[in-house]
Amino acid sequence: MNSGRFAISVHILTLLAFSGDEWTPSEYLAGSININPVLVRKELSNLRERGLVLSKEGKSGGSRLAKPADKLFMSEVYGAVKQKDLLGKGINSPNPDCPVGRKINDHLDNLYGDAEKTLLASLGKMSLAEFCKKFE
Amino acid sequence: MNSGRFAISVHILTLLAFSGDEWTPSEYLAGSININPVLVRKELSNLRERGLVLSKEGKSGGSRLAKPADKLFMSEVYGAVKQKDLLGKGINSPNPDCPVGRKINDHLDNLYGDAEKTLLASLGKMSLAEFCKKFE
DNA sequence: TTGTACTGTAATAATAAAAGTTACAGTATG
DNA sequence: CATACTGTAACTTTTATTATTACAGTACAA
Repeated sequence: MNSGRFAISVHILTLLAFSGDEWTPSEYLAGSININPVLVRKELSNLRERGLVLSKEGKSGGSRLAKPADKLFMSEVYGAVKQKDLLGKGINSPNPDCPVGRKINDHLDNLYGDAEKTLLASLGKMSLAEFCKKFE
Repeated sequence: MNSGRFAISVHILTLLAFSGDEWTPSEYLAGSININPVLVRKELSNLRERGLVLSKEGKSGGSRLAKPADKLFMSEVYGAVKQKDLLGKGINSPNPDCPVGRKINDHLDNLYGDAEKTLLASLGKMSLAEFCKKFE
């Protein structure tokens, strides 16, 4: 997975959760996270594809949650930002003449798959609403 | 965590497990993984610090497992290569004037900590010996 | 006692990935 | 039609990873 994207997405969603049904502009989000608004918009674009947020263009536009915060789970955020395998890539081009090299990536994939299932189960226990409560 | 290091370490340990009490040179390991021997030696150096392998210098030297493969668990390998947080860094410099920005990193840390505990529990179920059986 | 086959590690270069920036077209509101 | 937004492409900068070179140190074995 990509280093800071999970954190940025959670931060965005937390702010949107606190904004309720207001349309929050990306400049505002960028100000709290302290990163470039374009990065925020890229992340919003990704969250939108995953059905986690809605955006509205034009004046007085912005973004808001696409569903109530108690129906939105950290496992969904993980799924939205995940690109790489949890534990990193496998071996780039293992030696096919070696019995271990030949099969290592398949076995690593299984291991990673199992680990990820466990992780998703753990993240699935925390809703955005619950996460937001911690700020009170 | 660092992208391919977990895979490289598991690959190394698997090869060493198959070599039993032979001292295996890093050139041989590098050949199966198909990476530079210096990288292998760096990884070995790290695994050695963690007490997972032993190395012997000089002619007919090399490395071997520091303990039986059925006493060595994937959670130890994870611990050995882990540098970054599982889900990436927190937010670099969140805005301290925003109630969310001010506390987001603490709350993310907790979330990451819980997720990691779960992951370690999952990886702790797989011993190196068990992993090696898959190659037979 | 010397050549050889290793390890260990520093320094550096090459490559790739992530983050930040600029620029600008498009859209809704008032 | 001016304004305040989004959306996205293109580019630059920064940082992380991977690879390479170089060489000192160690143990074995003839």
